[in-house]
Amino acid sequence: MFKALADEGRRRLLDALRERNGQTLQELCELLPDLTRQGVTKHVRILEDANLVVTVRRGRHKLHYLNPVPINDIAERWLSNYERDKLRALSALKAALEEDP
Amino acid sequence: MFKALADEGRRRLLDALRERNGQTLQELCELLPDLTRQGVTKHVRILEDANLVVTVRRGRHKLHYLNPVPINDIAERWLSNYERDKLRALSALKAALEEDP
DNA sequence: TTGACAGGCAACCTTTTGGTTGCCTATTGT
DNA sequence: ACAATAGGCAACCAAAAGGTTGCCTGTCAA
Repeated sequence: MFKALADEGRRRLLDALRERNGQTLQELCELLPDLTRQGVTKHVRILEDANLVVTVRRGRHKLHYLNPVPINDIAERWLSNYERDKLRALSALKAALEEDP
Repeated sequence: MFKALADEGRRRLLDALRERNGQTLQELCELLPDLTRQGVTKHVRILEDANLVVTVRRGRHKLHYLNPVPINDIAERWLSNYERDKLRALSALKAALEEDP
């Protein structure tokens, strides 16, 4: 899941879906103009595998929807741990940097 | 920065530093017993480049400190965007999944 | 009904990543 | 003083990521 987010292009796709949900593959391709359609497909596939986007085939179109659940889980479960210890870590860091060499 | 977080080993290192700040490279090596020292060094290097850990050479030891600032920035600036639109995205997703095929 | 459009699948290539081995430097304890 | 400890640096190698091209299938519209 972090791996899925670790690419600027994929983050762009997510941002676009956040702005307008349910876009087709063609539309997503316009966001990444340097890539071929198949290249975009691969990125989309990674986002699907990470369960960050959910797709629906509607006729000859494939619609892409943002799934906000896992990204929110990460934010709550993982990042909040760091938030919790932020002050302690900061003071230790400060002390180490200021300590007499 | 997401790239730096996109590896289980590196997350383990961060977790360990969150638990006890200021560990040496040797100590970090014990956390990743399958890797050689140089392997661990490379991971540490990536965390340093992402500004997630700060190191101090003290004598012949290299002490590693967690820098909680950037990870917190990410949480606030990036993830909160998704949190903000969570309900809207969820309802669109739900509607798309339930729509008549 | 047939041509154009939206997309899927597989093979292939190149670059990056993740790891190793080998050797070098600096600090410390005895 | 010197051996052991802590770490750095560079070359090298295998595996994975990121792309591409080529071709195939299904759907819609004229």
